[in-house]
Amino acid sequence: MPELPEVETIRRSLAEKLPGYKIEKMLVYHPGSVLNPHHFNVSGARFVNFRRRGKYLLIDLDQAGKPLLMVVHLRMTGKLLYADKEEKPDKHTHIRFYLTSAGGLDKAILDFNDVRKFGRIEFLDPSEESRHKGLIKLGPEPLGNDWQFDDFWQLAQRRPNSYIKNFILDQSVVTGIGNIYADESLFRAGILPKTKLKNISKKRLKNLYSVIPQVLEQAIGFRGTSFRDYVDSFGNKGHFQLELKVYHREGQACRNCGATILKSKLAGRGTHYCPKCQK
DNA sequence: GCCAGCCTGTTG
DNA sequence: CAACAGGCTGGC
Repeated sequence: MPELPEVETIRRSLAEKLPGYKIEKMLVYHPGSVLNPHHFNVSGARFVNFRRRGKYLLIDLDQAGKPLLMVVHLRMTGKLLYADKEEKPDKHTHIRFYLTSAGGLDKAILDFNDVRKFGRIEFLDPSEESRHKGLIKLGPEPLGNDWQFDDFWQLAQRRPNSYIKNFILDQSVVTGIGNIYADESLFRAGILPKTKLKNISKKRLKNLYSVIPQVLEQAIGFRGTSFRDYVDSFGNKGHFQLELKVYHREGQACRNCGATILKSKLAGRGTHYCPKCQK
């Protein structure tokens, strides 16, 4: 479900509310959602800091002076939902954290909810962050200083036969892009998703390089894209679906040229494009 | 590269 | 009923 803009919006919504809150207990309804349930007892851990790396949420905890790291990946339909009073968990609530505020006066709930059960939460010793199997593979943050055209260009030179869409979906090339923002970035760069890298000039790739952070920033401004499941931790939907140029618009008129938006399949993913604006 | 698999729900 | 859905992995 969530790509970089959605995960970032969730991160901000958590960071707004939860620093200082303490986990009183964690209830696990679906053990498969926790990678290492028995390694850590998280009771007494306080939320300190909410970070994001690609589509991962990294939550720094402090347990009586000892740091602990919570790593969350929401995959397709995962959600983290805050509530200030307890409701009965529904059938898709897999983990529930019982929280108390810094002064101990306010109680709150944080639920991990996931219809498809692909999402995962795990706990790490912070020293393991740099060796984490998923995190270690991640390439540059497109909104960070390590997003450099020379690196992007060099990687592209090594994979001349890759399709450009698959290339930007590869989290080791650039982290945080998923199916929506891949299609949207390629539209804005005027490149057909099925173009091979060897057929893209340096100038056009440079254009794509600069368009990617623009699209992501804009989507964060709209608090993400909500089609079916996505909401932030307060249950608020995003609005970037109203701004999409190609994704989920097959059969509709291109907002730029009026041509009919087409949909095909690339690496098993629905792929949307304008046959006139993209070459 | 592609494709199945991991799951459940929704849509055609 | 089959196909598809915002992700990622592992096996050809």
